[in-house]
Amino acid sequence: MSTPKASGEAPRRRLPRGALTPERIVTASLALLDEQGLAAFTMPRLGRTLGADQTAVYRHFASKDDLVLAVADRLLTEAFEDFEPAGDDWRGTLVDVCQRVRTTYVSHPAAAVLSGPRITTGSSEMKAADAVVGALRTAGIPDPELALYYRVIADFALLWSGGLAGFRILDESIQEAERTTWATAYATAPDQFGNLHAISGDLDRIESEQVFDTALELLLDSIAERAARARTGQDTA
Amino acid sequence: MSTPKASGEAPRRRLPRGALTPERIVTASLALLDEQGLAAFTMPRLGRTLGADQTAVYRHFASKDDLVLAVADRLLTEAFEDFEPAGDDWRGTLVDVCQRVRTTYVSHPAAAVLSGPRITTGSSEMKAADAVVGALRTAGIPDPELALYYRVIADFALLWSGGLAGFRILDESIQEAERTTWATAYATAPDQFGNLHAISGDLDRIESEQVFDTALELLLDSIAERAARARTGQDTA
DNA sequence: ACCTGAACACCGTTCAAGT
DNA sequence: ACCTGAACACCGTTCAAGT
Repeated sequence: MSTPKASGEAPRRRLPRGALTPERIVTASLALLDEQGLAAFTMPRLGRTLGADQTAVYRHFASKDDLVLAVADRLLTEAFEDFEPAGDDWRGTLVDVCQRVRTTYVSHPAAAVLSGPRITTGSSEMKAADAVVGALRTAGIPDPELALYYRVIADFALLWSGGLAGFRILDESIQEAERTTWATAYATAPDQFGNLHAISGDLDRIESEQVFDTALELLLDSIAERAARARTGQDTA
Repeated sequence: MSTPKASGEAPRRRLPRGALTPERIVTASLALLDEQGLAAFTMPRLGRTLGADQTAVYRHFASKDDLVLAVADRLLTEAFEDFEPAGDDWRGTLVDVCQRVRTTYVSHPAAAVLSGPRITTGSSEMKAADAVVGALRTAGIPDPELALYYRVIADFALLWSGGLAGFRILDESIQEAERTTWATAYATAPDQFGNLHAISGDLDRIESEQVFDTALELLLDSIAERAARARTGQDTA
């Protein structure tokens, strides 16, 4: 037995060989981000979480940026775990894909903000990406517009969800301050902002998630409409 | 005259009183972000750009985060300079507002990524926000849905533009790597990704800005459709 | 009143040394 | 083969000192 330090710190022993794996490091990173937030995701703290030295992670990832990429990949793996396309229900498939990204990002906002634009089409979510294309084909969207609508759905899911995550990591106080900014502006110049003032009561009751859902419905309504027009041979003009 | 140093550095003099103003600091920050990128935006480098000590900025901003908020505000001020609602053309007004945000964000991608979720409805863009509400009213959208569609347009413009900016600050090489990821995946498991493979040629030709424009058109088509239904007294069911 | 510069507590990363 | 710890070049921020 070693003599305990006066500070009461646990006497850390050298880790056994192979104790650190990329998977464990990514899991610890995600937990750190979820529980402590973006600012806590540093190599020293990650090392402490793992019971290892602050530099031990460099044996498994070339850089912190490399680790961030792995965390981003983990996020999408989690999002599309057990995903299956909903067969003929093309609209259900597209909603499912977008909701999975949204739910995962909002559950891990700090990790989602880091992942941000680092994801377009990695490996984990390829199956979902392929299903989106299949769903649009089932809907009756013809080439080459199909590729464009695929990008609309993919970008919507990733960019909008990333934006929602960004809101989430702001302090509650900051969120509140931003919410009241325009009310102050209206108080000083009521004639300039009459339109906004008229709907202020309604605005307060809207959640960001509801806005996401509404935008998705609007996009899918238009896609369905264009598919119907394509089926009857009409032009878009 | 003072003796020049061997290294050839310009002998910096003490700045005259009032040489630093919040406006000049924000301008220098934006220029630094535009020309050198996100990683170059540090207090030491900002100080050097201003010809001042690295800590001089703290006489005008409480923290770097405070400065970031001011940069974000400047971005939206620039976006809505000379903005005027397009009168009866509600659709034109909404397109103009969204395009202004997109153009500004893509022109200042590093600053846009920093601003990211720090903006909802600040002061500079209140006029545009009010115009969006007015345009939706002109279109014939009734309360209380109007507030919801306002949020759809506002979130679309800010979140999607922020996402585009995020793509822009990635190295070209990384962008290229992400573009080819799925092609590699298809090569190893062609039967799983047949749908994607079929449209790969079309996908390569799509620019992110075009996706933004298309998504906006889809959103506005659906909003117009719902406004028409509301005018004829039909339900959404 | 405003700017300077030493100083502090961090951070990511490298590399020789341990086991 | 993998982990450690000293070390380096940074960073944001504070504060006493200058002018």
